[in-house]
Amino acid sequence: MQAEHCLMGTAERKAKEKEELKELILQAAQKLFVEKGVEHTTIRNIASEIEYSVGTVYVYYRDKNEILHDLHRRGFMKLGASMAALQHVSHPFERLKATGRAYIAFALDNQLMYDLMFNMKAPMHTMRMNQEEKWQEGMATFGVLRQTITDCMSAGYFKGHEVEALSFAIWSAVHGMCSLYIRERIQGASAAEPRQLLEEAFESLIRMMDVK
Amino acid sequence: MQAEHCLMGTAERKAKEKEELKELILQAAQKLFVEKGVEHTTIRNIASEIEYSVGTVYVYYRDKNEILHDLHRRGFMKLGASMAALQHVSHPFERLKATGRAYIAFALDNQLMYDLMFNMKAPMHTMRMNQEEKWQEGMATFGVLRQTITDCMSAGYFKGHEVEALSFAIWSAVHGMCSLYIRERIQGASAAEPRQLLEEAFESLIRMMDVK
DNA sequence: TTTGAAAAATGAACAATGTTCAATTTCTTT
DNA sequence: AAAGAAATTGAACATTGTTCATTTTTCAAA
Repeated sequence: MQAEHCLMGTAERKAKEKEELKELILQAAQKLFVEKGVEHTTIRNIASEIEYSVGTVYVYYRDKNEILHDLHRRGFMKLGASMAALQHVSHPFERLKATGRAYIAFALDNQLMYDLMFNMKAPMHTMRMNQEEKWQEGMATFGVLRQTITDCMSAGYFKGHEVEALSFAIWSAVHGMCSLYIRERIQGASAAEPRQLLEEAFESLIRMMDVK
Repeated sequence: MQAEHCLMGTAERKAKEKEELKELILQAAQKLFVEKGVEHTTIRNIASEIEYSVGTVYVYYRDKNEILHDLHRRGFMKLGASMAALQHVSHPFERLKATGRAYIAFALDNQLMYDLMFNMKAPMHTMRMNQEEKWQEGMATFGVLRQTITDCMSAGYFKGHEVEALSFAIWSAVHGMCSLYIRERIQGASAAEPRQLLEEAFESLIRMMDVK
């Protein structure tokens, strides 16, 4: 069916080109999502941004949700990398604090991405289609936090707590701050600037946790 | 210009009928939003649910966002009432715990409403149009929490904390749990059932706070 | 170099949606 | 009963996500 010589070479190149175009679509989508929001970005926008036709986008992504899902996946890789970089901090409680700060920094520097990862329903729904287990991309990140907290408990912190529940509680607290900030639910809650209130709230959280 | 006798009577009736129809639209919208989600509910759906035409809906609500905004407002009234009912609990820390449980109960019993109140961008945007101050509907609720926490501090709790930041931190923690639960970000995080993990996390939070 | 089939790209066409508004119906007052 | 006001209608428009028959491009084989 297929000739032998130099075929594999072109096939590879083709595959790489396909990947590059897919990447191009993703970059354009992310840019437009940030600029005008997910809802107000049309497939036609994305297509004309990369100077291809509408149909081409549908060749590489089944629908708009699949683009969201791909961005979602990348978000978790980025957050995961950012947290993995802190594993060298040996004192567990210091590592916990650093992890929290890194998490907040990620959320605030990539607000739309964070929104996509934790506040949007769409990506979770498209994942059902694939596998029950696919969300574990995100849960690996939770595993890192749980390990750090386990280490803290070994060092005498969090006496009387249960790891699983405590980890979720702490994750919730930090996520809650970021989420309320990003979704603009802090305006008017205090005289302070939203950003500063967030920082101070994180300090408060640390103070609550820091009892041996 | 207007006759005097029995005119006010009909005018009042007319006004009441208008209110009733507006109420009808809102009820239908809420029902359909819960059944099929906000995105997948069309104005035509709402119209045919109440057996009126599309145009009529637009007479009472400028656009879909205004319907969302109205539900948003009602949500805060309901949550506010639920929290106000606990002001009789005299011991401040007990009141704080009860407030948290009431908050969680509200979020889980009215998941779509909660979503609307804290996770959706749309209602916040339409509010900008009206007044800078309108979001205070929601902030009154925060005020109740802050007062309870102030009382806790007077009773010796939360030593060394700053009220504003601490209140926001605690709100964040509880909101985070509810938000992650509703947005289905707990699946697979633990062997436990999501609902049970949420309860246990709340217990963990209380344990962290309960140091005099 | 030519060729022809496979791969990629196209964009017109479709269905569904939010929204508008001139026309119609219903109600109220005189 | 009739005129005027208010409420209701639903056809029509613009925009969207999505599909698919058609066209263009690519490239191994002759």
